[in-house]
Amino acid sequence: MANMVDVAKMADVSISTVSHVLNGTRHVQPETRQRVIDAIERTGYRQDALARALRRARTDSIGLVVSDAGEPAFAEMVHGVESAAVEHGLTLLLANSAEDADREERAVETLLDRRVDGLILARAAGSEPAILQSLGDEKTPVVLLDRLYSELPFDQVGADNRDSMRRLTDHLVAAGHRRFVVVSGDARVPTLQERVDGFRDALWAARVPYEEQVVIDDVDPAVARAQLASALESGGITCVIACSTPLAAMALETLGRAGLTTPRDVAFATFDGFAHPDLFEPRITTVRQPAFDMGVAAVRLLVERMASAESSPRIVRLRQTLELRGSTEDHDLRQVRP
Amino acid sequence: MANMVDVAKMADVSISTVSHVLNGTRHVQPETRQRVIDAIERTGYRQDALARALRRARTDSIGLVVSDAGEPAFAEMVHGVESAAVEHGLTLLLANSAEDADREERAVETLLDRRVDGLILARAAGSEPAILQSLGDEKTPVVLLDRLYSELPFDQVGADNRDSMRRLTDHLVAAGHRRFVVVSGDARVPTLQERVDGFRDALWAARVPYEEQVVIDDVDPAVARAQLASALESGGITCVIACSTPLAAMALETLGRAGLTTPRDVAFATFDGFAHPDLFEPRITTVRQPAFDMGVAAVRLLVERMASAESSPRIVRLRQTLELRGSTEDHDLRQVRP
DNA sequence: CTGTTAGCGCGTTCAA
DNA sequence: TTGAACGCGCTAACAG
Repeated sequence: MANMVDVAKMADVSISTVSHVLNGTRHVQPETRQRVIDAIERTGYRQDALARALRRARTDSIGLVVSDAGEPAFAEMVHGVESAAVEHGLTLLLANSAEDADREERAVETLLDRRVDGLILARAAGSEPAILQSLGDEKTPVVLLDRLYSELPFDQVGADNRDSMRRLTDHLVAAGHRRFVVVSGDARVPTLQERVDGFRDALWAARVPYEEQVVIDDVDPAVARAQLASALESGGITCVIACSTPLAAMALETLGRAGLTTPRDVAFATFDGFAHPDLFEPRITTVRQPAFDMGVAAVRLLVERMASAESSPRIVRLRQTLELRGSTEDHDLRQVRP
Repeated sequence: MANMVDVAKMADVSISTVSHVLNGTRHVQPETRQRVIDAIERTGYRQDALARALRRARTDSIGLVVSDAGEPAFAEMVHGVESAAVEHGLTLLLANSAEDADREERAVETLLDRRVDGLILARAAGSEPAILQSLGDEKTPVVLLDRLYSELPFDQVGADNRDSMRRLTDHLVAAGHRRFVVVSGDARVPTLQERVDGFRDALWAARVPYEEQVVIDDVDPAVARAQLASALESGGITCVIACSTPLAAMALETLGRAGLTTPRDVAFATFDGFAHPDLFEPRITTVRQPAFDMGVAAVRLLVERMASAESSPRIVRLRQTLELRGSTEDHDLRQVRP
């Protein structure tokens, strides 16, 4: 591969002139410039991003660590981040922690070693906030995505989970529901915890006793499944809310095995949900994250932070949409009516 | 950030000794070694991947360009590639061409400029094979993913599209279907073309006239939708096959608008399909790609090629699974029976 | 307007 | 068993 020296020789100029032509960083005589351009053409020269980055002390790249690349919501965020990154002339380095704290830490270190100009982080469930502390000491800007830690001094982009859950629950309570199962998933995940909080908010406002509700937050899917099954068996439950797509899938399967149909036997709603929800039955009421836009917003915050390190951290909460569908309608609430 | 000079000073050794300790590239006296390790610890030194890559002329990174990061099948491939990449100690640089030939070309150039050690490419629909020619001249190994060009001398990983479609069609023909609509999508995409070929194979073998079938390959979704609607309207069609998830969504919606139900009025099958197909009605017969494994396989081929440039290119076709479900059963075929 | 030169941080000869 | 010194390819400060 040709390098700048080759080009300089062929154009009979100094290597710095080549550099300046390439980067438009100072004026060069049109004819000289043309000679350089021709030489570049003829040698097939391409700038070496590595050497350039080493010298400039910036790579024009950002790192993204997601906690579960397999989940559709995260896949969409990745998509959004990539899209916004190219828009800003940044290359994306992608890593997946698979909800594993160690892998997350290694991924972050790898990306920092590669000198990414910024880092977007959707943290793994079991990951200690302490790791972030050390990250805060680094000079590399960090944006937290989806899983937020408001008490930490980072730029953050998430969804209005608490409020959305409250809106959803308000609706369900208004429809007459008094006995819920919330399949919340790992309580260490802030996103999920916020959703449970919103649930409590709504019940409190409606004077519905929280103690009579079943909140399943076991980390082990098999255990959660068993708990859901037994809760359904014990009777009285009129509505199930799942806090993520995998949990929704688990819950729907459990309902099926218990011989229960949505919405006839029990109402059902979920966060994140499934693709093309209007094409299939049951049509599931869903609180949907603007996942792509969250990715885009994260990049925007990151780019702004890269431009100016000073300025206090900002937390952006994007609004989720409450998509009401058949799974929370028309079912039989006689058993809970007075 | 501390560098090797700092470490060398603190350990009172030369920088080359530090390097050798770091890389285990030659024997060093245990005590010297320990001094270095301590110094690394105390300075918080981390190897600079950029400088290292520049010097070694390899980056331990690979690039992946997908044609549509928004499609679930590609998201899974990305997941698989990432997973296999870390396994091999490689960092993943991700780019999305969004089915745009220009974007694809720019993405490839960006990644090459960053000196990725290898490139995995799921090509955009409209992308000219010529671009690949110039790629072949580069020394960077390339693996084609999903969208294969068997006539080109690259390692390639795809699915057995033709054979899978043939199996699917065999089944449908055996069930009595004689009039199909195949919504194939962009005929320039090899994957889709292969599927149409498999369809023709099956019909040929079963002596069912291909000319009586409707194959919709218009690139414009709106046009394809209209063509499908009119085909359905004209009557006689008993089965619709979609060749990708977006096309399946479009087709199902069109069926719905036409007042047709699956499988009662018309049988339906698709490639790639939807997540959790057993939780929802209609349960759709699906030919499913091992997308994750395809990503893994692509990395494996790439790594092997990086190790030994010589050896003729290999084409790997992973087997798809034919998931038979209700959408191709129990429907009324009286209209086509003698 | 252009050229010379000193590193960026590291790996790797070549000598000792 | 270790160290000195060169250069990967580039940008930027300085000199002219």
